[in-house]
Amino acid sequence: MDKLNVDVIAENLMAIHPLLYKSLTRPAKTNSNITPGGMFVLGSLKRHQTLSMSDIGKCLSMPKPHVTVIVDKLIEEGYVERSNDVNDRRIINISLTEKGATDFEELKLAISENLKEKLLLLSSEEIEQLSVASKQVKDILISILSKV
Amino acid sequence: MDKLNVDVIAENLMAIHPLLYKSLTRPAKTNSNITPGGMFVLGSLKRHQTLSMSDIGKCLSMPKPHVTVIVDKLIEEGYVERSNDVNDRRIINISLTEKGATDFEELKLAISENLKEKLLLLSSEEIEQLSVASKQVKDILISILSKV
DNA sequence: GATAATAGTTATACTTTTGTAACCATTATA
DNA sequence: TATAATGGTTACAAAAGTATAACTATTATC
Repeated sequence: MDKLNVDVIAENLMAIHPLLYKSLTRPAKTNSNITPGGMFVLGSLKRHQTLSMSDIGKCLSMPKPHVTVIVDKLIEEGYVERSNDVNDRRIINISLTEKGATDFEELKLAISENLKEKLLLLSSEEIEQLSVASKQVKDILISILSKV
Repeated sequence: MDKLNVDVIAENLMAIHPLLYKSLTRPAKTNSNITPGGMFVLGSLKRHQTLSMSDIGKCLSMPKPHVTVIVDKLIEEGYVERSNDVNDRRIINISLTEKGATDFEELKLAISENLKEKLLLLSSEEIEQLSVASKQVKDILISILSKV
């Protein structure tokens, strides 16, 4: 192999990125009103159940003030809720509400539907392959890039 | 398998997306001044050599006015250049300049360096696996999501 | 107990992205 | 040739993301 694997990986990820960017941030309209940043936060909460404001920021490499803005909006919409930490009263923990979980699931479904149209162009072997490969990429990237 | 493959894929991609978003759009500082949108455009041009304004828009699901804004800035920085189409005088073709190609390569290298730090945590088997899997994901997604 | 560090918010300014409508030039269609 | 369609720009407005500084409250450290 000419190039180092790492460079190949970087190149592949940089090609994947814009494709996901458009396909996943502006999906089919649902009745939910979730911004890309909001989606990221909800996704993190989905995986971790509860996160402090700081943890969300670390998780998504977001400055804390931005986290505040996004969470404020998510609270306004009823998707997440604040609760004070028992041990450290500085900390505010954020968790999904039932509505948040439901609407996020609905959004994922809408995205999935959106994708499904495109995936129909593939053979079932390719779909299987994409299913496996995307899981591998996901797991490895989470292990090294997810900061929480 | 409980869930349909397509839903699994959607879930995986939605987990991959925010990780890439932060790792790839705000990489190590280089002396280039390239916005995320600009990176997308340069990446498209890298793969296709030359694209019309409309094609760029289709490629990236961007409204045409936004393409104009981004390309204007890229021209200002000397990264791309306009040329009139020979057959259809409405069409303006955009292509990378030498500087654009160089600086984009440099940017990719910076991102690659950035990633390399994290990838050091992985075994060589995992790196190999990520290399293969990311290529599979890339190729399949390009085949169904890339509109040009 | 004084001081430093941490968690979170508020305020502010700026850049980027998104969306739409109106417009001109060119090409295709009837 | 009149009309419609296409490619691109201009102008405008609004939403979202980015970045930093200043501030309060709480906890940790000395």
